[in-house]
Amino acid sequence: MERATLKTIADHTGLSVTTVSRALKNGAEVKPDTIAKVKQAAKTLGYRPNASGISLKTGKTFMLALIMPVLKPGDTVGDLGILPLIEGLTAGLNNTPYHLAVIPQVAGEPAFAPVEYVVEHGLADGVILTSTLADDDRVRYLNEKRFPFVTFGRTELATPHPWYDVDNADFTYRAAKWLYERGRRQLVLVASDAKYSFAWHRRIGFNRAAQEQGLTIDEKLQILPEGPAHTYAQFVADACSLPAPPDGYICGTEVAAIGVASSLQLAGQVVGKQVDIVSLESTSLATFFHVPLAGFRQDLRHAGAVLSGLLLRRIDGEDAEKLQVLETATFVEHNSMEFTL
Amino acid sequence: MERATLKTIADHTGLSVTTVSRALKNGAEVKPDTIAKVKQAAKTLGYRPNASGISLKTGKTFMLALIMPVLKPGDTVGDLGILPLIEGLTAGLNNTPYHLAVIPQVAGEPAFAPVEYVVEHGLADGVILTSTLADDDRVRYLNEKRFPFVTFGRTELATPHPWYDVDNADFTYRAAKWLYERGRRQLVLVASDAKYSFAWHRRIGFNRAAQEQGLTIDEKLQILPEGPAHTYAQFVADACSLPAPPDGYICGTEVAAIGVASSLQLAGQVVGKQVDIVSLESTSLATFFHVPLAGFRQDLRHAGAVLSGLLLRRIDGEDAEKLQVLETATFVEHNSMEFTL
DNA sequence: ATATCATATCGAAACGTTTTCATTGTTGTC
DNA sequence: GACAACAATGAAAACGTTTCGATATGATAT
Repeated sequence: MERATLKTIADHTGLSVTTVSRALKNGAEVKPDTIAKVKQAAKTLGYRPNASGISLKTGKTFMLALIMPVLKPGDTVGDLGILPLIEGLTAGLNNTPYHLAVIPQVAGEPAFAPVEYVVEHGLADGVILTSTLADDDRVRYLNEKRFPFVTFGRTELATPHPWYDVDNADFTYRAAKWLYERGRRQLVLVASDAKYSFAWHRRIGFNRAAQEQGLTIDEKLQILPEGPAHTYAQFVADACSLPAPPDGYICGTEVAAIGVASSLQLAGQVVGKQVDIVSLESTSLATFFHVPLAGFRQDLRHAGAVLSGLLLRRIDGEDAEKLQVLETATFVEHNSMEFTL
Repeated sequence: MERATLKTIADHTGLSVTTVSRALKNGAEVKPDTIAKVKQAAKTLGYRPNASGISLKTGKTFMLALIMPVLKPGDTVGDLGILPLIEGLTAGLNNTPYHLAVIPQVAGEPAFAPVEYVVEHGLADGVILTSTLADDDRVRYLNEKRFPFVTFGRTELATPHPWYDVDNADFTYRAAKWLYERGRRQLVLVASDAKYSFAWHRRIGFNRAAQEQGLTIDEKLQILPEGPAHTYAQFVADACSLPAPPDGYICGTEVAAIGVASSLQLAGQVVGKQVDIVSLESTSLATFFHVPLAGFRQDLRHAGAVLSGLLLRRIDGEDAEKLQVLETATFVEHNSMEFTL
């Protein structure tokens, strides 16, 4: 038995293909009776619309493309957050005709290439970008081409575009404040490259909190670049011999937090005693490492769902200005010790 | 300027659409001269084949669908391996016309549903399955429908199908042997549900190694189910009061390894001294936790690339029997301490 | 000279939709 | 009883591609 098409239904009901097509989308011009009849026939025949047919006629692909930053082969652990993000993105597409395609953005090669590829090949109806820069090539390009997209993270470009962002300045500000209130003075921010807008915002919040204390940040001693495990051990070891060793760490990821916490342990420092750690977490990974961390929770599954929702609305023609969502991370002083014993 | 089509090129060169179509795929029936001419024209006009058009005519979608197991919302940390797997899958599609779509398989709902969805809607030309069972519904179904697919992990079904697998029995066997050779006697295997074929294989290797030592495994005391962080802490705490407490752990993931190692630390045991841990790792996460682990490295990026390669060959009609790859994990006694200080 | 054949090209149909523009009946109005 | 207005349906073209079955040309064999 061949796959049922509109024609099959038309033959089966004695109607024309036109009417069947209209009936299936509840066309106002077709009699309720016939709509029912057609839908019934479609059901019994097991009709499934042919995506290519629709696509050819309408130009829609019903695909969204996630541009996914990828590690160099053999590199260290990837971004833990991407997985829940993907889950959220697909969850947001549930009960829609849309699907998610994943386009890798290979580190080292221009970030621009995969985006251009999607647009040029008409691979998708919309694009999701992460790791946005303040001045982002890709955003510029997509705006120019009037191609629907949404970014995870803001930019500083004049032309408005849809975005979802977690208030990273707020996170580091509150994290730092929390540490200052506990009497910590020499804070360290574990941070990514400042070219990324989220990393930049984190610095801003970090600096602002320091300023309120009448302190100034020493870039060299108080900003620790995210990196492989040994860089944390190295930093902590070096820091111990300083006149004023760090007594508070703010980590952007749970991996960094574990790296720092473990390094401190090695150096004989007790987290929660001589030193505190606050981390932005997007998984429960840190609970596997039984050390008292204060955490800000970033729900990337939720973020993904919001992102795909925004993109769909953008594809539907909604104004970019109305498609901008800023949320704050929730503070969760989850003391992992509570589970033990 | 509209998008160039075959017709555009035909008009531009004075040839017919037919010839242009054939020329672009180096049809034997068309004169080398004209091929060159057509390709030149295609280039200057910026021609990109229209996927929907091809799709409609040929039935091919040039999409592969990864069925991705997804956590319940708010659940713990996901499978760290999926990210490198996705990277590998896309890497394997480089320089092919194929792309990767991600279809979520929601925990709790029948594993079957998303697979059926892909087949019924003709969403992709092939499917990639993970978390295979010995007797797997999905595999049965796809075989029946003669729909191309490949599994990460073997099944025990009679009809052959393409698969890639890491020899999990070999991993646990070698891990256990290594521990026995270091004088450990009371081993614990941290394991997933035995319904998954990889988990089943791990038990087999674990048991075989014990048998060779003239030992038998006590399921209750020596198999620890993978779970949230506190289950490890609980197990270790309980185990301490046993007459013969465990002195060796075999973990299937780095997350479990960290959970166990951290719990042991809490209980006052020193990893590498009273107790050893061997883990199968697919990321470098464990290096962030400075404890001497012995590791088996599972390269999921590589696995992904192999999987998509196999699937493409399957789609091309190759025999299933020829598309089965078994690899062994490589042992890496990476003593994370080496990085510190 | 005609028949045969290979080579290079083309016309047209087909894939499954959507959509514009008719073509039917059916009602309502004067 | 004529005519407009409306409701319901249909025919056909179009989207971009592939492919079957011509057709035209020239070379070769009879």
